[in-house]
Amino acid sequence: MTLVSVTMKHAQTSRRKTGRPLSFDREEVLEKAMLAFWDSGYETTSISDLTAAMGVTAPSLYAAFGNKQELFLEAMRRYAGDHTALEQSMAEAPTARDAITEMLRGAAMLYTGETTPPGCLLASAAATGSPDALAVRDAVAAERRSVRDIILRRIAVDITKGLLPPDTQPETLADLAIAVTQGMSVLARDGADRERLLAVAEAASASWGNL
Amino acid sequence: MTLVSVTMKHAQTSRRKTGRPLSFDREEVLEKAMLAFWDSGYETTSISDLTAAMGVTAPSLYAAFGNKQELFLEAMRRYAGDHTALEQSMAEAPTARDAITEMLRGAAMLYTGETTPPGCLLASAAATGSPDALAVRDAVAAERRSVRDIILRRIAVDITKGLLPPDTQPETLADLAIAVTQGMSVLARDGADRERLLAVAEAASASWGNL
DNA sequence: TATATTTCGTATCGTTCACTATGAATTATT
DNA sequence: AATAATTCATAGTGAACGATACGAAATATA
Repeated sequence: MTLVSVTMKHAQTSRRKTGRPLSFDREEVLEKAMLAFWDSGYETTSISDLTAAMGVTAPSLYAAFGNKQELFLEAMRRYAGDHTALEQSMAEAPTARDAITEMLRGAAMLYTGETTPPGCLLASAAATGSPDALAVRDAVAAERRSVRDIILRRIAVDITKGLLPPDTQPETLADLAIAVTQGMSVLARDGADRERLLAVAEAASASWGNL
Repeated sequence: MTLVSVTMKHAQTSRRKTGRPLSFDREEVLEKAMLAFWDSGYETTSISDLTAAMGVTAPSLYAAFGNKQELFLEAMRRYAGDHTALEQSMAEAPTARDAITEMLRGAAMLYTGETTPPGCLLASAAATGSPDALAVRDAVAAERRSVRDIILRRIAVDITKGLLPPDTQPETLADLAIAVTQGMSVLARDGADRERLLAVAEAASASWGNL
């Protein structure tokens, strides 16, 4: 736990609210909602499914998170986490290729976790859907695009450094990296184990040799 | 009664049925259902959406296709087509690498068609869902696995021919090919145009150089 | 203790879901 | 023309959907 979060927690507990206290840990039930969406998707996970998974009644869910869409967006942000962390780890890698290889390995691990659903929430939860859920799909797409932009910038750094040939197409390589990660999610959903996904990550990384 | 009509009746191949004739072309409305599922997914496309897209009332839909699941499965089979066609075109390619490159190019074209929804039906329509739709997800997964098996066998051919090194991992390369195609579907959904997807296809193919 | 405030569980709300009962309409056969 | 067979459009079915109204319960403050 970071220093900031500790400070925040103390500040929160010191300023007590009047009225009946919450009977559940908000972060805890949000985590369970995230897992439910991760497993079953946005539109295809009902409020009934969510209340069952979270151990919270519907009125409590709405009081704490607003509505289904806001709950999903918050769960997605929790899943995607802080992108500065990804950006920093990629910046620390010696080369863009190493950075992307490491990202692919991380995806292989994440998509085959023993305590989490298979695949990637960003790939699975809102691949398609009704017009009503367009805003959610756009938000998920924006999250993917954000990751792509980080990859893009990291590749650009290596080009300016001369570590990659000047005719390198950073957009195409970033697209390919995103495609491989999202495709690995499909493989995980189809039952591919960690070993298979890691092998795919290595194979995709090997491709960079002649680019 | 002529001899011909008697023969046809007994052979169950009579062209004219008794009773009121169908007011729609079955293949035509199936195509429209396929496009609806392609665009909006299996569970997230309602019967009401389907009847509107197909121009057919609900009772007609059920009379012609059974139920929603059977309609989807038939639409998916229409989408995926006959796999012997894919197998043959891959067999005719000079190398497995050429075959897969051509498959990736074909996917790039298919996922960015001007008269069809973006992306791949197999990737988008049932990425996740409720327990009720498990059978549909399994069917879609089986379709993907079928394509993977075709790639797998094509690679194996080149290994036995000596066109690929004997330590080549056909499973990993097949997984990677599937991952790239399914990932390209996500890119298409996010707005990537044909040029970008074709560039990804070429970049993924280039990877084979050092494997 | 009395009051204000907030969350609790119960019991719904109106709408949409996948699906169908019913009888009129349309055809081939007799 | 009469009959049998099939599809048509209308109008629903019960169940599940996302979301809430409401009063009891639990806390802080006066």
